[in-house]
Amino acid sequence: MTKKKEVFKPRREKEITFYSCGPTAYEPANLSMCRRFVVADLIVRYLEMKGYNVSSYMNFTDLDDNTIAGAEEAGMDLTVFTENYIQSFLSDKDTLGVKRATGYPKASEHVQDMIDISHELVHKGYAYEKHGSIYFNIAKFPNYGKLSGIDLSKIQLGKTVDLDNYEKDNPRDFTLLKRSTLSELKKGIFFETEWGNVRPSWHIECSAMSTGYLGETLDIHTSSRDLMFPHHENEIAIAEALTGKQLAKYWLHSELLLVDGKKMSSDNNNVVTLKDLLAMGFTGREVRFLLLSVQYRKPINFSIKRLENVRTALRRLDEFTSKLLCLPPGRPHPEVTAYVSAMEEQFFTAMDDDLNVSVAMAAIYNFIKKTNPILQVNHLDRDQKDYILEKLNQLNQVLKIFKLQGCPLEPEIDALIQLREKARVEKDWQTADSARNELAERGIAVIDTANGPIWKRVVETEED
RNA sequence: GGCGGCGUAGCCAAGUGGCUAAGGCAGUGGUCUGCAAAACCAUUAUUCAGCGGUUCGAAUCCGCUCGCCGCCUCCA
Repeated sequence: MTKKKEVFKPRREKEITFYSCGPTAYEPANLSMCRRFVVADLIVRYLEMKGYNVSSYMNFTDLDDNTIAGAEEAGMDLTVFTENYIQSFLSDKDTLGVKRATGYPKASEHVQDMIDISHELVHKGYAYEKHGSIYFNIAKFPNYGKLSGIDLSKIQLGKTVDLDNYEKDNPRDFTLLKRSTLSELKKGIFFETEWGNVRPSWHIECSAMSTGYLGETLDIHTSSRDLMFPHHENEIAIAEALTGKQLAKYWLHSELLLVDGKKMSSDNNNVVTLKDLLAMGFTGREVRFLLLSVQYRKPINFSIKRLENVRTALRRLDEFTSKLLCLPPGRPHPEVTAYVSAMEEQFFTAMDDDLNVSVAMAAIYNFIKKTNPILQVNHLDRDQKDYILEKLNQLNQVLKIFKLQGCPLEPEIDALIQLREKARVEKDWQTADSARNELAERGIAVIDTANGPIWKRVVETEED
């Protein structure tokens, strides 16, 4: 609320309530949306690592203008139409390594709450009915605009809305419940109330679900910057008019994902979805790392070239962990423990400072830079390797980008590697190369090092 | 018009008053190697969009200018 960094203090000792505005179920999640998924995931994972118990919710908006229009166009039943997208959001989250939230409420399942809220607001004088729709009266809520810092007297009215479609008393007011149209009535998209048949509008949905699941005041509310005004202002107005209490202690807004400097959105006709990238051969892990590697309050300019850079960066990390996992242990190194501590300290200091992932990653790269030469001359014993792996695994609980799943060789692959090594010793290059080719066909790259061969999968699988 | 954000190397990106301007990618040179791939090592900004000011000292604070972006109440 202060627009500054603050020291985070939860309301209760170890329990945190966390809410994110989720997507609307009328189109597949584009990368902008994916960034919100990943940022929310990063925050939750980091808080959990810090020992907090996080109740996290992300809503799915499955009842609004877009979903109704989308279902109409597709000639589908609304719930069937939205359920497809909801399932695809969940599968995208899995692909991106996003931990499942405590719950994913759907707007359509909380309409009664929204109607109750509207009742209460009308009763308290914060809202009024006009021609069968219910509007929030902004004049009654003097705190309006605190989050975004807007000055209501100076905004341009009707910039993005055709005000002729509404019968508001004041154009600054916003809609809570909307009178159902004839075609909605025909399809059964309406809810009976004392004001007639209505359906909820966007802003009230988040208020109803966030407070409905997490109580009157939540610790953290996240979403992206472009939703600050009007959506979050309205969400606050509704909730705070209702309860008289602060809706959320901390607001974290992630910046936009851009393409050539422009917001990725259907309006700009530059949408790239996760599935598009998967179809091009990129992995969820690569996309996750791209979305993660910039601090959440900075914009990310997306490009394929950038994804390719991420791929090579990840390859270096993989190379390091493969060596750690696959190479036989050697002599102990006196200082490697200190390197690990330095990495940990820098990592946590950076993450504590508003999730500064760039600096946190630098901690890891610095560690790799120091440890690589040691590994090169086989100067780490078994315990030290296990210790490093254990620490990397800990950091990976937050980042979810390392591959630390051991070096388990399938017997036939192991046999091929052995065969190739034997042939190499005997300088039988033909046999050695054919073994290498065969491994390549199975998606395994062999990397010769001074201490023997290591292997890794070239074609990435989505295992954890 | 109002509010907010951004501009640091070829690209990405930290740093927001004072140690040599982190780190990554790409590049270049070298090491290793049967070949290959990868890896490893070294190296890469007298300068932070421009101009002016404050200061012993500015990428960092202030003012102006330029360029780009987001939001403005039914796109999420």
